[in-house]
Amino acid sequence: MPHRQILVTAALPYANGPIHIGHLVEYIQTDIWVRFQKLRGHRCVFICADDTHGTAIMIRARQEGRSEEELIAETQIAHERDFASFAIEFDNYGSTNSPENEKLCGEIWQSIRAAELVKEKDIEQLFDVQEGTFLADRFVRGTCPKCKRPDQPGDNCECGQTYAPAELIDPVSTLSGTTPELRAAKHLFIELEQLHGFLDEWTQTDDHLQPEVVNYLKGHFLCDELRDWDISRPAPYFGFEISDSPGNYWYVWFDAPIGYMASTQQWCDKHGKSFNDWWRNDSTEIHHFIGKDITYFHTLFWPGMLKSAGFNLPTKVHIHGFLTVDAEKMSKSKGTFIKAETYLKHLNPTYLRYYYASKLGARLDDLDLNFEEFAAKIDSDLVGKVVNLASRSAKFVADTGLSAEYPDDGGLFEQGAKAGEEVAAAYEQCDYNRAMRLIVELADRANPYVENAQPWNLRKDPEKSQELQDVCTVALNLFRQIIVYLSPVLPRLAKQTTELLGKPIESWDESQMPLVGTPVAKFKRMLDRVNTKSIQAMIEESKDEAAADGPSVADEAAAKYNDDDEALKAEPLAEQCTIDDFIKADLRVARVLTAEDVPEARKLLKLTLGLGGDERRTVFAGIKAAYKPEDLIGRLVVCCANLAPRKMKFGTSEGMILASGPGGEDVFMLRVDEGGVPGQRVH
RNA sequence: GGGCCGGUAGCUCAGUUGGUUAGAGCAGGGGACUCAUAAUCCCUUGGUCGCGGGUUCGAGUCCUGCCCGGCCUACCA
Repeated sequence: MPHRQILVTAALPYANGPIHIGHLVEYIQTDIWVRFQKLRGHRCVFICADDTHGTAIMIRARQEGRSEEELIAETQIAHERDFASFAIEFDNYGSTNSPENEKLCGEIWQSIRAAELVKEKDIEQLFDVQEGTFLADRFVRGTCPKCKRPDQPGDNCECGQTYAPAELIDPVSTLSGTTPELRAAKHLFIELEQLHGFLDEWTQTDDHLQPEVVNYLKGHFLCDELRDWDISRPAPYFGFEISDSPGNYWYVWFDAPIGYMASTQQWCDKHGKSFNDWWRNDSTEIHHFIGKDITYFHTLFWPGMLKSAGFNLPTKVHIHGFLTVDAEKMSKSKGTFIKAETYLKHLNPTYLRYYYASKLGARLDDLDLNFEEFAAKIDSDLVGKVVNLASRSAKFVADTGLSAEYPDDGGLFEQGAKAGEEVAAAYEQCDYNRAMRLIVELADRANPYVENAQPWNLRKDPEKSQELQDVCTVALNLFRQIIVYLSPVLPRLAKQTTELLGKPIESWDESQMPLVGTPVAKFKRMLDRVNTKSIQAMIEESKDEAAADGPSVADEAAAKYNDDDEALKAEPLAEQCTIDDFIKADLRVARVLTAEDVPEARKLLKLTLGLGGDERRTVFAGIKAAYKPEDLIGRLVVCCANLAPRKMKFGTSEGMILASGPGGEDVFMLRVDEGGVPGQRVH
């Protein structure tokens, strides 16, 4: 097998929040690929870092009254801790806020300047005077210039209109609540269009990208002139100041991918390796793993930057979809927005690694986490089939160890060894679900072998002790072969297997030669079945966490519905009442039996309400302008049934129908949800 | 509205360049075993391959129209 040199990156997590199970799809996917490559004997380095710059970090640090450096240092510790807990093993984990990164940014910047790709333009942007900062779109809200809806986000309105924040009527800064003013500032742009030819070629050839991505780029960007890329932000901005443009900072998306290189640089310095051997070497492969949300930065800008600066271009950008839980977006209120930290309190990380592997393919489809399936897969595949092989045979050979020669197993081990290439190909293509299927098939063949050989009967007969040892030697070797194949996914299980059988699993070739004549340790339980109560507890805890952040969930919803306080102002809240006060009013569900216009009245309709049985009320309701009598007949309403009768000009009214609104045409009667019946009291 | 991907057993999915009677795992049903974490093994029920046309000796597979779902995107390919 030719020896490959492979540099692998996973996207840099933003230092503005904790790692959650959505992030983990990517890091687990990448970690598996890296472990696989290393196991195959390739020289492979796994690089990552925290992405630390930008307005969001600056604002948050300000709100928390501390420095950005303090915030990102704290976040990075948490990130690295979470990754380690899931056995995600980086060769180097850096930070974009590092001297290495600043230096590389400068070098690449100079190359881009030298290639005459940079131009300056004045940009008018809203400026928060109180906070002293320009406002990104998402930090401005105001009235939509088109439909006049108030309190809309800075770039688009729920009416579908898109616009620039400066076009908003009555814009307000979400940072300070003050009205921002329009100010011009110099921005630096990269003229990506100059690289159009190169990008056409690079994106469409050599399998650098998945076919869907190729189509996407062709259809959305490359079919047209490429827009200039605004890569600077005026001060104040948490980032690196542009050396030849004082007062301006590189936009976070300029320095973030360069963070891959900076982190590589750190690794090289630590291990006495040459940076150019990794980033300026045609025989080095560079593989980026990213989510589909950042496709365009990694497939257009980033190759463009690398090309201009004369570095290696990515060999492949592997793009994956998002995580859904029970086919829905992760939701804080439903408890499916699960932080890595929360998961770890309840469930074994091995489960998640296996589950994701069993679901991941080479496409960018979203991956759905279904906890029923999750438990079924772990229990059935891993515990019932794979681990079972060891747990049912190891103790019979704890005293004797494995047989000195590998016995006849009917070709099972050899078959498994041959399947290795197919498994490897699946891993290589990131087709992990196929790899898992192939591996579990091996376990499906191994268990019947044990079944037929009946070691539990053999042990009863002292004369069959050799046969017993042979059977267990086969079972444990088949088990170990499976674990070798699974080891990129389940490193902990591989380690436990090493402890059981003594020989470390450090190479794919371990799957090709059976182990013989070695001691077998006392079997220790390797993996428990999934406790479904723990899943429930985890979801409950995630809900509680979301509730503790309370405002954020409610605020999110409130922002979406954007209800104003006009009605509340028109009728301020009444003074507090007791439950005794409340139950004095007997509110009932009623059916409208008759409804007729009262011609002489300006506002009234005359209704007969049925409370069930013979119980009726005649009610005059001031809803003429809002409802037609014929539309009311038969529908359920809510009325106050014990209101003292009142004589009116046209008869006696024996109750009131409950409705909201200021009156006139704006009257909105209360409706009873499906299932309610006349006569029921409203509590 | 446009683009991309998908629709195969109750669920998750395989089905190679068109080629016998469409497969697997899980779940369901029946039985066996007792070494193993109520694990395992054997047998078994179950499908108009989204729908309609077409090409072909032959279509789950190719072409076409439609329906449904997901993602992306939005008066723009």
